[in-house]
Amino acid sequence: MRIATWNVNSLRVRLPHVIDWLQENPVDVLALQEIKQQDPDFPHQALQAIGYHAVCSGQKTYNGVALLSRHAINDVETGLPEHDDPQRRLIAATIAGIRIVNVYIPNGEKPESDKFHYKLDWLERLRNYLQAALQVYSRLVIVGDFNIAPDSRDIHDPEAWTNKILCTVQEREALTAITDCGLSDSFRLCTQEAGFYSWWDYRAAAFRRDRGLRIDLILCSSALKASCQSCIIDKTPRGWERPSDHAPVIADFSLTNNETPHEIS
DNA sequence: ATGGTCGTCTCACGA
Repeated sequence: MRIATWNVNSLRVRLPHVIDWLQENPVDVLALQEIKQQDPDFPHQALQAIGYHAVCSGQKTYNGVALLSRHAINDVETGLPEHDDPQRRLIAATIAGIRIVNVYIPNGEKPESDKFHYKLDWLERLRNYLQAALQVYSRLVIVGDFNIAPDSRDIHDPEAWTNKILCTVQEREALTAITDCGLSDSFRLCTQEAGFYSWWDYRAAAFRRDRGLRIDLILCSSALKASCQSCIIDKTPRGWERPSDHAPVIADFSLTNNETPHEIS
């Protein structure tokens, strides 16, 4: 069971990249963030043509999330509970017996801003939501653009980024509060090496100079920890023409034969 | 120190 996440920064612009990438990497599930389009415009037909069902929670111009799957998608949920928020940042569903939560966590702009408080509030609500969800679903994965670099190994220049947005103590504490619910960073289950990034700023030739951050994560519940076979970042599409500023991240969870789902026809 | 580049109902803002 391969589960991937990719902030595409406009699905309208990036649909050809998504299709090309899925044909090279036919993952079971692909979670998208920043699709930046309304639900009636979602390209269901083009994705169905390459074997993917989809559910989405979109809006015009900003945010927007979707789940693409080769298997049936059940019990879809959008948004955080008791949070009256027009920003479309969460979609969850059960696929092949795994609860998959796809999030586009707020960026936060800078630590002094109102957006930073919104981010921390959102993270606190997310922690409460996950705590409850883990009581219901022992096999749970939360994926997406977390807009937080977990530690200095995930930053090209940790000194320069000290206390900068995506790297503040408050954001990391909020992420730790989430992982303390019993969720493990799949990437760190597989390697302790520094210098792997999933996002590079469009400016200042950051990708060419590999000046990036690892902010796109796949966290898995303790019931799935032992089955995590690999977690890799595919930098390939970041080098394509007119790319997203993020690269896809893929985690592979081995399932026993009787748990392996059938592909849709 | 600033800005650099993308995407968006585009000359402003969010990332």
